[in-house]
Amino acid sequence: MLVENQLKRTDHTHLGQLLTYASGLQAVTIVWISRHFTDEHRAALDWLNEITDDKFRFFGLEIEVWRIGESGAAPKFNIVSKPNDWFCNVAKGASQLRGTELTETKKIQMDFWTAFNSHLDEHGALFKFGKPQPQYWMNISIGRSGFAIEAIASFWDSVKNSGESHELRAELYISGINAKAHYQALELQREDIEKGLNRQLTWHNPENARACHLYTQKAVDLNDRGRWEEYLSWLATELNEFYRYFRPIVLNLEP
DNA sequence: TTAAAAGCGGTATACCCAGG
DNA sequence: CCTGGGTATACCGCTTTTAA
Repeated sequence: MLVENQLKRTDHTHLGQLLTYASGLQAVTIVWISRHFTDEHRAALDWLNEITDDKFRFFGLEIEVWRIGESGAAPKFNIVSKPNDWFCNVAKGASQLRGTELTETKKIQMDFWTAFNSHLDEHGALFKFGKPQPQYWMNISIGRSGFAIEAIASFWDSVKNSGESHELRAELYISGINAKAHYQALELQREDIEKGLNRQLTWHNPENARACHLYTQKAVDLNDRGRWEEYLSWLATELNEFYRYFRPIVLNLEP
């Protein structure tokens, strides 16, 4: 990064110096500070930003000196030129920054899915598992839009309807425009499905939501990391079974 | 060009805690 | 003890990216 200071108005000499510095470099951020930018120099910076990729970034800053009350003089910078994607990237950077300030819950969720990923690597799985997110669920694609296998590690126990205990769930998640119809088609085969999967399922079809779920659930304590291995193993087994069993059913289901 | 997968962001709701 | 306002998060669905 190069900062060029100029106390007077911008002139060709300084512009020339900037270009000389920049030439031959693979990437550089150049900040040109001056009391006043002439229109042609501002336009020159705009043009440089336009014709170069995001490895070259040119900023033009006009400096003003402010004094508020009896306080000392403070500089104020006005941006007269910047790279086109600057605000975009700043916004992205800010959101990434926010992302690093995770709450305790989100940290645990992140850790859990990361651990789950390693577990799958070690033991193998039928399905692909996505990038760990700081959230209580993870989607696993099953091969048809509107359907997914969902892994859930939640601080909310949906059976007890309280936050006192936590839960793991393996779900077949049905969403999309035909969700209700698909759900009903599956519900007709309920006995066969529970027999084929060798599990009792919870059939969840809330009236005011478009999506439906069928799942198995296990009450756990996510804060007890000593038992995570057991949890990961349970969840992996359930998800593998769900994937293996439901994939052909879902793919063959009528539209 | 399309469907599927992955990722993103908004919203409703439960929870917590301060103040009456 | 009750209320209500702020906050964390569960949940939902949309948008973007990827792959066939």
